[in-house]
Amino acid sequence: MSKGAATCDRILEQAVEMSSEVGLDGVTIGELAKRLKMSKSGLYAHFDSKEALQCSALDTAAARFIAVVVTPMLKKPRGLPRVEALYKNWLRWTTEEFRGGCLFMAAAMEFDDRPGAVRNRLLQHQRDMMDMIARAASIAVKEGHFAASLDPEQFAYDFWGLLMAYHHYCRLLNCPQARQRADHSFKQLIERSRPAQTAA
Amino acid sequence: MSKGAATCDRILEQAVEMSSEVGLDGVTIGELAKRLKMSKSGLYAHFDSKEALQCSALDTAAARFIAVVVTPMLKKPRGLPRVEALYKNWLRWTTEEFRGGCLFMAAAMEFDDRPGAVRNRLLQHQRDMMDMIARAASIAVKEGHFAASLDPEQFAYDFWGLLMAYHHYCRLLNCPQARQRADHSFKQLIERSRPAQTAA
DNA sequence: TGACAAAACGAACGGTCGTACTATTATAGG
DNA sequence: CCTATAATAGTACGACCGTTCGTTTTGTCA
Repeated sequence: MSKGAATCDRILEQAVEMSSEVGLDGVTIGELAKRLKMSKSGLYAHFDSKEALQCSALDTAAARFIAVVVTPMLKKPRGLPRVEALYKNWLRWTTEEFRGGCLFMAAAMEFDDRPGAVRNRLLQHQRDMMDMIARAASIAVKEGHFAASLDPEQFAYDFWGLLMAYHHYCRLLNCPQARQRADHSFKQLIERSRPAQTAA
Repeated sequence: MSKGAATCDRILEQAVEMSSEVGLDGVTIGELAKRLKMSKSGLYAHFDSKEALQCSALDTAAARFIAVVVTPMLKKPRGLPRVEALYKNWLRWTTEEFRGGCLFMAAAMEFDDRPGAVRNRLLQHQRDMMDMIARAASIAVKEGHFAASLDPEQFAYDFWGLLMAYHHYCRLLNCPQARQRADHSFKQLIERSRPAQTAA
């Protein structure tokens, strides 16, 4: 890898970390350069605009998400084990991977009504994530772990709500029971997704 | 009401609206003044600092939340009807009350790791909200609409997750089925909260 | 090693930020 | 109506914003 590309990666890593703390818009070129001990102009030369930097930061975060959450999950047996791995990995991602919490959730709130390249990129990543949850659920259906009547999209909706609530309870409310609340919700979600004969 | 107080209210109304679109930090004194056709300094004179303005904006939003969501709910019969009213009113609040969606959810993500007066104020409002949900659930228990074994705090957790997911599906994903997804989740939540003999 | 390209730098741009003053205008009570 | 006070405007400040440009340093390869 050329030196330029390596530097670019360093910048993006730091940009992602910083975004999780102060939001994608809160990241300023000046502060980013200061943290990386670079000049503003030297840093800026790697990108066409701040918007482009924000988009690249999203991509970098998505790649890390795949490495931390998705890939390990795919190594588990198809069906329920994967769904459970997805849940556990995602919890870790949500609260432990970055100092400032999940970048995607923050960005979703920040850009949900601000049309443009950043929102488009974010939307694509989020759709991918939702699809991934639904796919995992539908595999569990095929494996007979979940009921055939289960709506995988509805499963994804509930799953996502559970994660957002966990983020909220952990990071803003500082609730010590957040984890057990999430576990309880997840267990209930799994329970009611099971085939009738296997339930309880 | 004195003229000054009236102006202050106008400012805060606009600040809340603007916050929902661009976040509490995205609101700048200059832009706010422009929208209100005031001078920056004339506007600023009503507050001690931007931070104070942000806190007041949160209070203004909270007052409106009570007027739009809480008060109408309290007019319903105790128990399940109140919980259902809470749900319906909150859905409206989440997506229709402001152009930019729910200010509290956005602020929660924005300030969850930024200590200070704004975070503290927000935290207080959020705790109030969670308590209010739990209280509604526990009244439903007392009325026999929900099972005695129900944990009202867990109910609040699930309720809140459902709302956040709704916000996400509506505003970022633009999902046409968002409402029916939310309704489905809520129905399931109510179903599993019921006393055993009344279920199904 | 010398030449060329890539990468990082320093300085500067016009603009806007939050905030602090002073000056002006509008409002209200005697 | 006049005056005291409240409300708004004007101006300026230093800091930082994203961005551009020309220069200098660093890296690469014939």
